[in-house]
Amino acid sequence: MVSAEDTGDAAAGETLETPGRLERLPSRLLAIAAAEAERVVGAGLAAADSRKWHYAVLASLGEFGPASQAALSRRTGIYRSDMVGLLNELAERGLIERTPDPDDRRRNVVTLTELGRSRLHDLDAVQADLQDQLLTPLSTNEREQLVEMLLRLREHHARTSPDSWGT
Amino acid sequence: MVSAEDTGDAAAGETLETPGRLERLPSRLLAIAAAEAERVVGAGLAAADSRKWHYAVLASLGEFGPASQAALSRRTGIYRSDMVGLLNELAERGLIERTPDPDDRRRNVVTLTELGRSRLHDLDAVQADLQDQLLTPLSTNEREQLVEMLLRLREHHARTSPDSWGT
DNA sequence: GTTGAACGTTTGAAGCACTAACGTTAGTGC
DNA sequence: GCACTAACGTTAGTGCTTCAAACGTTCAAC
Repeated sequence: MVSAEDTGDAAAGETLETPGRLERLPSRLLAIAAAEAERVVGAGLAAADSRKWHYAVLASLGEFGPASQAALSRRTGIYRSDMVGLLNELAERGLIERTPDPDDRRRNVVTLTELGRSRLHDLDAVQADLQDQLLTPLSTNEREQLVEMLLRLREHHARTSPDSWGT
Repeated sequence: MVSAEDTGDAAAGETLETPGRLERLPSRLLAIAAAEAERVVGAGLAAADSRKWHYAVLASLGEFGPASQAALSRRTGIYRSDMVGLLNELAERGLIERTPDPDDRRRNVVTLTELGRSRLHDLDAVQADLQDQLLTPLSTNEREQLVEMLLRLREHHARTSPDSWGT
């Protein structure tokens, strides 16, 4: 992630313009916007000793209650292989607890601790701030339009194929 | 990239809903949309034996004429380390030519071949089709609005910080 | 002329999505 | 009851992409 100005060593004296074909290419703009979002949100959450996946898991637990790791995987879109390490991080911070499920000994029941719940609350505020920061140049109306359109894209492509995620 | 349905082994019988907090989170929706775009465009270009960076470089050459590798880097946002391999791929396919610059022996002048030019033309059609495919659920008007908003986001964040790219 | 910077290139680190396989445990059909 | 299939958590590892560091070479400025 580097500005167009310093991808090479430094600009000599050229125009430095991006080709017209790329300038307004939706897929490219989406990639750029997503990268910006990643940067803004990633940095903001890191400053709060958190990551987007932390928020996703905490939110899932906060809204649906205790769940198995596999259920968390499905709801958040995080691979169950990666969920292991993620939950370790959250457990280290005392935000969740893993206990074996007595009803199904294959499973762990993941529970939000009190600290985790208050942390989620804090992160809600952080997130709101970051999203606001990200969308600064858009009016309230436009933000809604944007979200609406993106939801429609998501829904459309969900039929024909898979997705990845990102907070 | 996997649908929510099969992130784990398979869904048991749970609700499978994503938390409300994540559902409409702009940064998340952008990441999802960008991933979809990547998938659609990536697959489409791959079917045409191409990649998004190929298109970016060819477009840059087509619009601004022959250029050094560094200039291409700056214009496309591709790191000059990665440009080397990229240009190798394009040269293998006979789409570009690298010749030492007589005026500056540090540089290579990268030129579009005739084949490259016609290939660019073909890819224009492919891209148009892919973008259309990507934005299917949006009206013409909405597509313009979306692009406009994304451009504004790009412009805004370009001031405060860097970017990555993507076709 | 010496110094600083841009050039193309190689190498490799870091993070990410993703796959494969494992031992364990549960449900399902028979 | 018992085989069979499948989900569970976990470990290990692959492949891709972005990005950083360093190299010898060539140029420009002073």
